[in-house]
Amino acid sequence: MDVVFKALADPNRRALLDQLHLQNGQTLNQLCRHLRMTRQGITKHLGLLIKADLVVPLWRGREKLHYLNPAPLKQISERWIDKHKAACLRALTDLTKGLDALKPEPN
Amino acid sequence: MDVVFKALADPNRRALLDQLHLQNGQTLNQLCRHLRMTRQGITKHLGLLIKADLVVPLWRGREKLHYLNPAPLKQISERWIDKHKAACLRALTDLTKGLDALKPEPN
DNA sequence: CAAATATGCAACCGTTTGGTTGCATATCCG
DNA sequence: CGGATATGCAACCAAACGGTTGCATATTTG
Repeated sequence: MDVVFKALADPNRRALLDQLHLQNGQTLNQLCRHLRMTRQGITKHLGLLIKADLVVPLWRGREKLHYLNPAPLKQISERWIDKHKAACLRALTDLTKGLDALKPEPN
Repeated sequence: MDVVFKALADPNRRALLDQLHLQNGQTLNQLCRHLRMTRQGITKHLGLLIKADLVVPLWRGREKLHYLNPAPLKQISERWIDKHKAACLRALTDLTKGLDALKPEPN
């Protein structure tokens, strides 16, 4: 789970995901065309995405195809975001309660 | 949006969010009890969370109360995760198509 | 086979990050 | 007022990060 958050932390890696979202199964060289960076740099980023299981590589001959894997994002959404989203109303009421606590200033 | 992803990238900061999720509106000192780190270190982390608007500070006297703000998480969920989740089925079919493309090995 | 193509691996380097220590400031309370 | 409490701010440091360069390896193709 930590690797997923870390993988998502970099804008270039998110751009790579977006690029794959646009066209799935691109090779390394294809992905290189959309990002101004060395191939080796992109390889590193893809390495993290793969380690986070957000991208699944698939070798065909000398080419490495890259496919999205939405599962980790789904997990984050379910186990993390929804949990916090559920607290939305509570958080708001807490905040206003906090403001109330501020205004009267007891003592 | 980038600041939110970056803020979520650190386990200690996620722990702080969890802690606030457990009890909203805690002061800095309260939060310090749950994390083995210097107060100043936690202040830094809270600073990032606040800059990402994931946490809203509220001063009451000399105390600084911290409240969750689930809005940025909701945005990420909507503009990012749902978008990629929608591609779930497509991604799977793409992957299997990729596997098919691999097996026959044309030429 | 040889050249070209697609990729991997490792070393290196400047910048950011995570955390500490030290000290200053503001508020509460006797 | 003066001490205790709650927090802020800045300097500093090691480790991680983002990116590059250089070279090695494997596959395709003429």
